[in-house]
Amino acid sequence: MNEMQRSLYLPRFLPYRLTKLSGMISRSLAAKYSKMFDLTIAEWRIVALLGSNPGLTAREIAPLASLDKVSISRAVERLLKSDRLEKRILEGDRRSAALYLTAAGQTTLAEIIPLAQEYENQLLAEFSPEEIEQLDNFLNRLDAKADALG
Amino acid sequence: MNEMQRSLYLPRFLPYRLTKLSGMISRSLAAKYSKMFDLTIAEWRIVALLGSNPGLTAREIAPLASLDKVSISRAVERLLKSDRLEKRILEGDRRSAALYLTAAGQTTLAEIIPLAQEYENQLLAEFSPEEIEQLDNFLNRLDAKADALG
DNA sequence: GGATTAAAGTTTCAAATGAAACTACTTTTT
DNA sequence: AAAAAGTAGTTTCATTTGAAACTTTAATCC
Repeated sequence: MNEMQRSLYLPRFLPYRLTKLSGMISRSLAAKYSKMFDLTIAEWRIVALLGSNPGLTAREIAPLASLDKVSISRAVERLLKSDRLEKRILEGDRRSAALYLTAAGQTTLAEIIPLAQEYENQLLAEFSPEEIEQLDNFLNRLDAKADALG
Repeated sequence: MNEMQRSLYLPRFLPYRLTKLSGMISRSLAAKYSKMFDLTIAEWRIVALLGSNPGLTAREIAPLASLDKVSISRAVERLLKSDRLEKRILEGDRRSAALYLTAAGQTTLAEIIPLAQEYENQLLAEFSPEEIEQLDNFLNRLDAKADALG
């Protein structure tokens, strides 16, 4: 019954499509962040996280931002240099430091958020609220499954 | 009316979610291809394309595989070395070469396709046919929109 | 038809990446 | 309480990446 498949149609292969889509989006946003704020994607993620979770440590950021500790170390270094972050060595454990946005960091965040939201809104402009919910649901399920397969 | 948004919840930000998802999937597949066939993702894409479109040139592959010409040049070089590809200089234009899978290349492709299909099937295992169609539709629309915004 | 411009693919070079080693500390073991 | 094992974050080093320059061939211009 089942004929062996002799070829695979790349444009319909889900991993390819996701990589292509996320690549287009990331490049587009990275260019914007970089040009307007001299910020990398890793830096942007950290700033966004610290906006709602001040005082996180590098280790805590890693899983929340899907970044490895090397990337975090380098991004934090740059954010400190640009005075957008402040580092407070933890009293209880002097290997770690709690990270906080400075006033400048908060300003940066406040400036980027509308841009990021606007970009997301444009991506979803032609999606109805029901479709957005459906997409959300699909992404959650794919994420969980990819995690399980990983 | 509209309150200025002071933070952005990263785990629900579409670009972040797509990057994370595609990263998990790509890493997982890249590890498989690399371990089992000593093939990179770029090489895999080229082999897959030539399976259904024998005789493509590097320039033609670029948009179909979403690869830049440097990546293609390097991937083709490796595929030639591993005897999975054959290169025939075009009669009409000696700068270009038509690329073909060798018998070995076809064997590789025949071996990988079921793995790739199986991985995709697992990702979508809990999706109904209607949901798969819906997802397909969403991805097409996001792709077109990202392209337009890009 | 020789000079100019353009295109295909390769190479070079500098920047980004990430695994592994390292440093500085902390916790656990005995 | 000293030794051993473990953890947070940094640095090193080798690999990957991609933009720009380059080489070769083709097309266009005058």
